[in-house]
Amino acid sequence: MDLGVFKDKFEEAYAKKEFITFFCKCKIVYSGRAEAVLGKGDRMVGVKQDGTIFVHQPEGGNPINYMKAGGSAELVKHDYWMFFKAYNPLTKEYLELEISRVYSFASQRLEDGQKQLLAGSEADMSDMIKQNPILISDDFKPLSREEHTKFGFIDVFGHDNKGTLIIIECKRYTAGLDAVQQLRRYVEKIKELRGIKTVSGIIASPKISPNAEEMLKKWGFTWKLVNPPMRLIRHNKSQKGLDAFLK
Amino acid sequence: MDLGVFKDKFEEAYAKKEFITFFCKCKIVYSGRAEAVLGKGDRMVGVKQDGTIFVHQPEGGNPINYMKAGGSAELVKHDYWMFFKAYNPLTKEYLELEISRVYSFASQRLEDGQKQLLAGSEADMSDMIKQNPILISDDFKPLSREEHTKFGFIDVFGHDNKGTLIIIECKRYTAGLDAVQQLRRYVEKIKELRGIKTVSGIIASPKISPNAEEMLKKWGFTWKLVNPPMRLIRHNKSQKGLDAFLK
DNA sequence: TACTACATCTCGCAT
DNA sequence: ATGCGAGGTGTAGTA
Repeated sequence: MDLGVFKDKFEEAYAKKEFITFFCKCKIVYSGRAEAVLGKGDRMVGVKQDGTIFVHQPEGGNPINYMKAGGSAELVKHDYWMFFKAYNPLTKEYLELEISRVYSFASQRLEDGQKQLLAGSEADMSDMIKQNPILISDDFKPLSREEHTKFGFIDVFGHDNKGTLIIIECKRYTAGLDAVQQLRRYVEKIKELRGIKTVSGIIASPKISPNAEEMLKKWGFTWKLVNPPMRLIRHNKSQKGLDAFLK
Repeated sequence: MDLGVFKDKFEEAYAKKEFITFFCKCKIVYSGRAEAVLGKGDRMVGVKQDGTIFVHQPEGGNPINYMKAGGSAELVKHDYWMFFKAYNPLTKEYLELEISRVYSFASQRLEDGQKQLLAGSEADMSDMIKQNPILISDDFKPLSREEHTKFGFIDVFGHDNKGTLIIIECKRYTAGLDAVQQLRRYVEKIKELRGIKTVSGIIASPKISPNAEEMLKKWGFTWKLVNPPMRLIRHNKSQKGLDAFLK
């Protein structure tokens, strides 16, 4: 595509705040939280309606370059190439594409007021445990969940029938060393603040790494196998198409 | 765009392993590590040459849905709408778009053998400290960096002129509680393994949060202000255009 | 493959 | 604004 034509199309779409995508050959320079350069190659560029920018290489999951909303972008044409320059004054980040070819351009104004509904998060997990304390033990009595306290964010908090306080840290996946240390921090802090000596710490997760389990035992904590709940779809009979696919 | 035409274009491009992008109106269902639904709205869909899929809403930094490479995608046409179905057998994830309109379609075979060169990572920071130990103190003698040992991954390891071992944990941004606990873990482990009582722990970062600093002092560690190095561009005189922009 | 820690992480929430 | 923790985190490096 002729670079002049591309420039006109881009500027019109950008002014109308359309979602812009194009394929091009370019070199890239980024400067901001880090600094990066990428040699000449083919990429797909997206400029969203809020100014978000992302650049994808032909393979790989994540964009190789990106910028958050809040900046501005412009094209500067030279004889046989063109610069795409973006600057975000909030984050003080700069992104520059030296474009030598444009293969195609598309833009569209998108309307979307929807938000994603999600099941299976750690919050759902702590909710499930509070609703079904038997998942932890016969005598676990939950008191609160998802509690933001000054000593930290505790997933589930409760006690057993002897009155011993129990702190539960949930992980959707394998619990690692970081999870054990997080739990340790909460337990130590609550002991300190309440002036008590025995507080139980429990990790609830589908898995725990060997090193994490070793550290857990060393600190007198315990692990309980709990899987995150994913009821949104499988328990919704109207989604039979999906169930069939997953069968 | 007519859905039949879209289907033909998509299938041809998909067979040729081109990078595909299109704008459409759709509902979305995801099932895999979690489960999610998203009501009808306009989105931009990308299918990369390795099978990576991403779906963007008109605003926001991250794709609202995505799938890693390794799966397959197909279109199933009905009378007035169409399903885009993707399944990844490796991750057992399923993504389904119920498409009611397609606004535009583009595809392109992209060639790109480049890899990004990046400066300013934590690895660069530990490297800088090893090269310039004065950044930590007058008598710091680095022995190794980025070392994977059985007691953990230690950013910089060394000793002072009295022979006291020093462990340095680098953070390229504000050090938080997690960083202090990470350091604490390494220090405790090395004390235990070597049977020594005094090991110094240092956090090197541009900033430290108040709580983290409090915990740091409590454990007898120290903080040293160090900024991550970003020499790739600023120290490269040939990039004067960028320097001018950033001035 | 599993485990560990980094990331231009991003994002939301609470202070 | 900053701190803190979750994320469908992803990704790289190592054992």
